[in-house]
Amino acid sequence: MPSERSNAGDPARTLELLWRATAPPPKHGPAQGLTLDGVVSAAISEADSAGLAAVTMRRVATRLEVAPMTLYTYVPGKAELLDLMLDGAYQRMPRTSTAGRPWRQRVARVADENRDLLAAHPWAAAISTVRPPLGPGAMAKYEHELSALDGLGLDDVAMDDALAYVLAFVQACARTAADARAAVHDSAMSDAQWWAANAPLLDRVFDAEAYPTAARVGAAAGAAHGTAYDPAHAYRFGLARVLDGLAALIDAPRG
Amino acid sequence: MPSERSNAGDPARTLELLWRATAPPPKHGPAQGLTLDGVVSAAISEADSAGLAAVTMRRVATRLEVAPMTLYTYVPGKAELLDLMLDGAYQRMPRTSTAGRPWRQRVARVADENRDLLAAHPWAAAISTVRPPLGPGAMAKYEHELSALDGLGLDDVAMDDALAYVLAFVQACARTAADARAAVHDSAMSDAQWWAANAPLLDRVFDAEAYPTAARVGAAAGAAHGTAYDPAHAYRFGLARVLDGLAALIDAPRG
DNA sequence: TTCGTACGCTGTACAAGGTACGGAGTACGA
DNA sequence: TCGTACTCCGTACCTTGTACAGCGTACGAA
Repeated sequence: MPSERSNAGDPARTLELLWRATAPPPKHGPAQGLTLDGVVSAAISEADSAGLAAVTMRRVATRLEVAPMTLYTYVPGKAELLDLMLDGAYQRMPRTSTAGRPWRQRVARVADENRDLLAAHPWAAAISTVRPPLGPGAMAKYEHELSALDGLGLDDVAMDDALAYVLAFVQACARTAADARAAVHDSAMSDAQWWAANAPLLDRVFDAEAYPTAARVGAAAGAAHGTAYDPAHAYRFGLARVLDGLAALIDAPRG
Repeated sequence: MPSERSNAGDPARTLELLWRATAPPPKHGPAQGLTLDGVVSAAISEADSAGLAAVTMRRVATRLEVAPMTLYTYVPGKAELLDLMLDGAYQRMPRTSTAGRPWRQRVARVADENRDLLAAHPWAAAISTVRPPLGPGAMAKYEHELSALDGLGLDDVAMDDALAYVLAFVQACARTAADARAAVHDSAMSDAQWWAANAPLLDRVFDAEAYPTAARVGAAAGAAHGTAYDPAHAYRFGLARVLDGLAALIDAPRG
């Protein structure tokens, strides 16, 4: 799997689980030793502390002190578990109203809330939501975020487009930040060390005169961030562009 | 691996391979039956036709009609192969100069070139380039794209920021488009079918009155795109916002 | 001509992952 | 006192990257 995807399981079963529309407890057999929420929480804890790649059925089971196959009593498979994790994270997001504030503050607030979510749960950024989990968390989130764009003169389709645009920006930032952290971790090399390992070798093959702009700008950018990728800087720069881009849509005279 | 990453191998060995700064051919033993370029091309073909997940050492080897382990004579490991694939794709991008054109056309051209690259090689969008392949392809690409932002009054650091911003946007679009295609393929369900499978069940649990904006906007957006995710629309909408966002940086009076 | 050596190629093996299958044990209704 | 419907889980299969060791080849030296 190049990228994990939400809603990859059976739609009917997934919706039932998301909304906890579970069948009444069975009449026969021993009582269950765990709960669905317990399983989901364990998976989220595992992902928070060790990353999405660490969310394996075996590791989640170990965390709950049961055998791997036991989890399949609670969840049809890993795909559904991912949906439950994501909707659970959405559900726990704080949602403070910004009614009455200028639109830039409202949209920036939406972006920041999502940045905070993905900072607390970096694994969530790695999950593609082309087919979002249609659970209570996602619904509440969508409603809340749309309300920040309501009443600005955008039609309904443009509201959806604009929100998707903002969220895609934040997710892209979070993914890059997570990738940068993973690169440092996996290679056991900081960005500076990595650059130091490459620079002398690169000098031997790279012709700075053939690529003058690249040499100049690369050096300047490297110096500005201390040869390290700076996620916070990318977010600040990008969010300002995103808001200015939306301004042309929102503040422009229409008619 | 939640996401593949470029430059995950040994920096020195990777640079040697990228720049084809290979040691002279050995004096002893049988001649090699394949070439590095042949291996890289086979891997790219495999990725183009079956996706990044299909690029396994075994499948690439099968395509070349050799045993899996044979590839390790040409490439230290899969991480280095990914770098070679990516730099190879960069190398083959067309680079037409847009000197003299208005800056919006020039930047849009950069975005379109990258969209075309990622349309031809969707797997490239799935590879994180926080630590880019430092090969001839990446260098030529960086020089070319920076030149589109040169002479607009941006300082060097802002040029790098702006380019990264544009490229991140295009990559995010391409990833989402690829994820949407993969969702249709894997689930054997079109977006419309998937929605049809969810709608009746969702009606039973979703309270439209509790989420009025979500219900209204969701319906409008769904109707506008025929309940299908539309990557081309997202790209058009987003690129317009990106350019307007940069305009505030470039066209604004500075002093 | 005959090796020694260095090298290309490959068969086997291991660990980690999701999960199908079927068996052991448990508790309620009849 | 069962039959039945559960929960839980041991085992097993398939796939992946790649370490390791063995086999065969071809050049330089003797």
